[in-house]
Amino acid sequence: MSTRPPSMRDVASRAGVSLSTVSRVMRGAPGVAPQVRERVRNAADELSYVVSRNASGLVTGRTGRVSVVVPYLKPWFFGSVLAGISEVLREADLDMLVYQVGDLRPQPGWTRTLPLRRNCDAVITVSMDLSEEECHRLDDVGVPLVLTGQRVPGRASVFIDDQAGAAGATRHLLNLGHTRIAYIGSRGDSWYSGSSMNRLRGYQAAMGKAGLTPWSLIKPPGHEGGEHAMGELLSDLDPPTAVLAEFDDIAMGAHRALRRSGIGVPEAISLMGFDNHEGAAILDLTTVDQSPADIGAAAGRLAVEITEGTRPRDTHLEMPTQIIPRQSTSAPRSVRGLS
Amino acid sequence: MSTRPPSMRDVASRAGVSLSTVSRVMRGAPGVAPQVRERVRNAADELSYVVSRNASGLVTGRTGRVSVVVPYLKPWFFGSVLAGISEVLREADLDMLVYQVGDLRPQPGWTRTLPLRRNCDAVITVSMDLSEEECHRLDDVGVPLVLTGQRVPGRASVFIDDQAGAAGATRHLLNLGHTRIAYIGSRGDSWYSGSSMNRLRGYQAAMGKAGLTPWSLIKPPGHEGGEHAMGELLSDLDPPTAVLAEFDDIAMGAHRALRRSGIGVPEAISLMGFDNHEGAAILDLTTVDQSPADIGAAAGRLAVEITEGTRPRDTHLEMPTQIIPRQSTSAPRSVRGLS
DNA sequence: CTGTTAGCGCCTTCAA
DNA sequence: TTGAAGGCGCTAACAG
Repeated sequence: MSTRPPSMRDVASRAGVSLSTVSRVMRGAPGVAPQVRERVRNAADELSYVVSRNASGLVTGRTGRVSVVVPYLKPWFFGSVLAGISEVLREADLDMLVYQVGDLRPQPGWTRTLPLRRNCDAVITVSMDLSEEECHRLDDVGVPLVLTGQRVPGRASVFIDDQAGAAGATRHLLNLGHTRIAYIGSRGDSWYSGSSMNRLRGYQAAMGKAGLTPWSLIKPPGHEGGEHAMGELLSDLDPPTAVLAEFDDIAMGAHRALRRSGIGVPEAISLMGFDNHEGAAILDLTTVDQSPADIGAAAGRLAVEITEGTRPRDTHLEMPTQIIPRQSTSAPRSVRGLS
Repeated sequence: MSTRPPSMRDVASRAGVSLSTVSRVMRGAPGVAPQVRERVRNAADELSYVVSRNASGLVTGRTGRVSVVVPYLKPWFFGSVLAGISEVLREADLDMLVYQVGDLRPQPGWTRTLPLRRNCDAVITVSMDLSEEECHRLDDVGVPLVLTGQRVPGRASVFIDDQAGAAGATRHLLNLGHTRIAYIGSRGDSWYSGSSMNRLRGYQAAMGKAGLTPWSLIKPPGHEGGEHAMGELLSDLDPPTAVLAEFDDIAMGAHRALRRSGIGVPEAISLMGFDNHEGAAILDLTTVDQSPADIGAAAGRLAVEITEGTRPRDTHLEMPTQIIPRQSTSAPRSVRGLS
């Protein structure tokens, strides 16, 4: 059972050539006669031999692996990002290591618990909202770093303009004729994430420019937060006619509260999310699309270029967002009556 | 920039000991004086040295890595399974390689394109529905295999009893008083997946036992399928009073069709899914829970045990399923009227 | 308890 | 175009 798998030596003797020749063939290096090349290929196939990345990496100093660090693996968003990264890496013949650090994040030394050094050629962080210090710690492992979900000057990073996206969403509601537009945002236990802050700012800015007073509720993340917030809004003396949620999960919770209260969407209240969660399509929820797979692919490409030594010309990639209009938003009743 | 990272030699000379001693300390091997151990630890810390898995693996024959093979990365299900696997592997100090093979699956030799051999200690497949032949091909790479999402006699595998789950779901609807219960299933381009088949069978069996005629529609997977199927059902002369979907995505599509048609759930039609998708909670959809994270954790544990040489006592793990009653199912109107 | 030695499988010189 | 020799960083025997 546990007999050692075939090594290059086995292939060499089977093909009747030397180790170096097999090595050259397997790497696709030039300087081997076509016939010999063929013979070696066959021998390798028959033994179903593959090169040990371990051993080759030992010599070349490259591991052929890229680490992806995510806070959590369950939310749909991360799966999509990983899918994008995965495809790019496969094409570049790199393997993808995945580390979920969510629970150990609070520990100050979490970066050291990852066996990154010497075990991968690059690190991609996904929406980790890294502090300056954390970035430095990761730098210390001596592996190139690509960030996603946050914009950090001077570092390879892929991100969206959350502020512009939220402002655009707000304008969409303004354009429909709404003036009483509430915003439901989120805050973790101890801090705002950068993207939370930026989306809130975008909403506030758009409202301000329209001469309206922002009206925002901040809740713990998740759809429960949306549900509670919507409850509060519905108990207001003069409830909003439109609600923008920081992300779709929140919007979906709000949607549930409305459904349970028998309040029509968008007849009574327009509802808009952010992210284009797959559930948003099912709820016919108007939202802002950021395509995570594209973000992943872009980050993957950066990582590949960096590991291959070709300095990418632009290491700062701002990805576009796009409003997806669906049936959860419409003009407010008053305006509709007039038109 | 690209100066070689510190090696064991650097640590050894800094601590004033030999390579073996450093090795022993780093591995936690016994036989080192506490003082010396401490001294080595410090030296390693100061250099922020970590052992190269590459090099140690070359000697031990173990890589410290487990490969996880998934068809796709985007669907929520796989993220949850990965989360479960990830935690278990981290505790065992193993790294997780992830391969998404969806698109290249049709090619007969896809198993060979994965650089599995010599690059990991075990392979976990997630809902890959492997054929006997594919299993053999993977065996050929000489790495222990753990399957999830399918029951294969004689192989380490983690699975749920789809048939029993679907039968239970059907009985739930029967118990509520429904008799006209339709089933919406899915089929890929060319074949049923094993779990699709089993769920359909479970439904059919439960209906048969109740003396009722099964009524099933088979569509392409995804929520569109559910939407179309529901359209068909609604255009029937005598529509069903309850619908069971093979999985939540389908149910969510059906739910959307009902919502758009203004048909009350569960007032007019009860709707039930399978999987406990997070969207199911938002739609208040009654469903059958299979907890993917637990499946992943169980598979991860099997993989760890196998790589560590401890033959697990049971390599065949059937995970429980559980009905989650929510507001999308109730007694049919006729029965309700009587009670 | 500690150090020395000989590889693990491969790539990279260099020589033929 | 091919082969032989040396070493990548580490562990596993052994010897002290």
